[in-house]
Amino acid sequence: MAEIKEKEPVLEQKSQFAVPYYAISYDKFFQFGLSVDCVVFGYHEKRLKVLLIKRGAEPYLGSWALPGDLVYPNENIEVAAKRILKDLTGISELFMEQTKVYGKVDRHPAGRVITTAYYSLIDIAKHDPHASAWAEGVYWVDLEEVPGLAFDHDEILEDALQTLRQRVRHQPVGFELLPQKFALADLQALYEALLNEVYDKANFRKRILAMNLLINLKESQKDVPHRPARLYSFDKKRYDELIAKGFSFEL
Amino acid sequence: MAEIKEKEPVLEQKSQFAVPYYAISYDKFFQFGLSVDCVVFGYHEKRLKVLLIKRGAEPYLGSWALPGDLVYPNENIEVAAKRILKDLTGISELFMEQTKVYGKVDRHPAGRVITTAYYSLIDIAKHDPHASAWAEGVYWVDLEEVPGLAFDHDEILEDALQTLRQRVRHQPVGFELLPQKFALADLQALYEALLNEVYDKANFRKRILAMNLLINLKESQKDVPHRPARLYSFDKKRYDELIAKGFSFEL
DNA sequence: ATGACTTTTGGTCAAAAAAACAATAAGTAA
DNA sequence: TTACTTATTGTTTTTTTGACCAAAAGTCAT
Repeated sequence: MAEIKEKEPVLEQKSQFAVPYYAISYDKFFQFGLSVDCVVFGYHEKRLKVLLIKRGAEPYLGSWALPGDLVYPNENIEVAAKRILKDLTGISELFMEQTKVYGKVDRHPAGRVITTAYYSLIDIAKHDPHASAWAEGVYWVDLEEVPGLAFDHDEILEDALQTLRQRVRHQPVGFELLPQKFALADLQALYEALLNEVYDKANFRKRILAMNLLINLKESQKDVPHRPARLYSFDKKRYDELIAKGFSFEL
Repeated sequence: MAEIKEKEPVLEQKSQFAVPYYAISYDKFFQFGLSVDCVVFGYHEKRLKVLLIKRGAEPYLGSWALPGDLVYPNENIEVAAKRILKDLTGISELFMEQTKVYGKVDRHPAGRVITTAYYSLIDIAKHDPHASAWAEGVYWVDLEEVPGLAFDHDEILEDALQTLRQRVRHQPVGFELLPQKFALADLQALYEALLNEVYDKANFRKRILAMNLLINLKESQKDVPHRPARLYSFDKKRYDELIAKGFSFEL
């Protein structure tokens, strides 16, 4: 390794970490609040939605906002994120991923609160959110119809959406979002909703099948007013493989 | 927008945000410390390095670590990040991007300190880091030779590297990292170092030139013991365009 | 000055992937 | 039986990629 500078004596203007840590001035530096805000995306009937609350308390009483809460001083952040999501949707087993931290000095009227954003993606039909501690009501709002949000939540949502799309392009998604048996058109509708694009049906089919990810169930749709589509299910093994290795989906 | 549940009365177990904010118990929740850790990548002579310090104070005295510092309660996080970087390298005008937050309860012996990681990328030749407040010494360490680091800095570095590579694949990089005039081979060496891959020379050339990003300077290298290469410079206008729109670089 | 050597540069070519689109199949509904 | 709708398969064309060749333009040693 190349040393660029000779070692120099430590300068007089020390940081708080340059003094013995037991001497740190707690009052001065340890006065941040930490919160988590959850961006829960939900998929339902070919549409992408996001879970919002109507705030039942100050500040921003009555405003729309992302569900969030303060983290306890002895609680890990991911734990807090899962706690909040669970309180809200009753479920815990699903992926939650951090996007960014938001820490503007004046972002919260109650003091210096920095917040960590997490996002996840669930099948709306399978979960039943309920108003709780935080909110008067919890609502699934179509992405196209999101109103202005409290705090800096507009920005948080925007960033989370971008991260979600980024992720969806490189990791398969679906197990939790589609029924056990589904048609290729369902999968296509899912991707079209997530990425907000439109694909050619025939080519989409070829691409997906080439991934070797689906099991042909030799079974067809019922009760559709047209030619019924063949049903498929995910090949769990191959699916996990792709999640680990990643893939590219730039149709 | 679809309402999933009727509004319910707010439950008895309220979160701290569900009460008037002036009633928040400050002692209980507002006791986090916030720090920033900087992952400064540097490019020099076809190698990618990272700026590390040798800690001059407890905890982890004598260990290698990423440069970082506490954020002031009235200071924005990005401002803190730039302050730290500036103290360390003397420069301020360059991109710094957040990667993640790290907030494990026990990650810091001095208390509950959560840290935000930022990364950036500079030309080593153009900057001269110096030991300062935080450290006995500051060193450029080749990525292949990074020792074990203090705190959770190994993880932070790993994540930052991944994010850097992700970004480099989708946004052009170069202005700050190459001299005004450079040969295509220089640009190729840069990408090979950043992404740790090897490309075919002829095809690399075609790809890059097709982007319409370079200006042919009608001027050649001097003093090389072989056929001198044509020199190019970036087309500033086109460069900014690509930074805004993004591009794909999956050679 | 000549040939050896090195890297640049321009080009070809085949293989692979993507995109566009045409034709047929399998149902329902009237 | 025909009209209608979506599914499915297949073909064709175009674009992109990857591998590789050979000439070009210098330096260097002899």
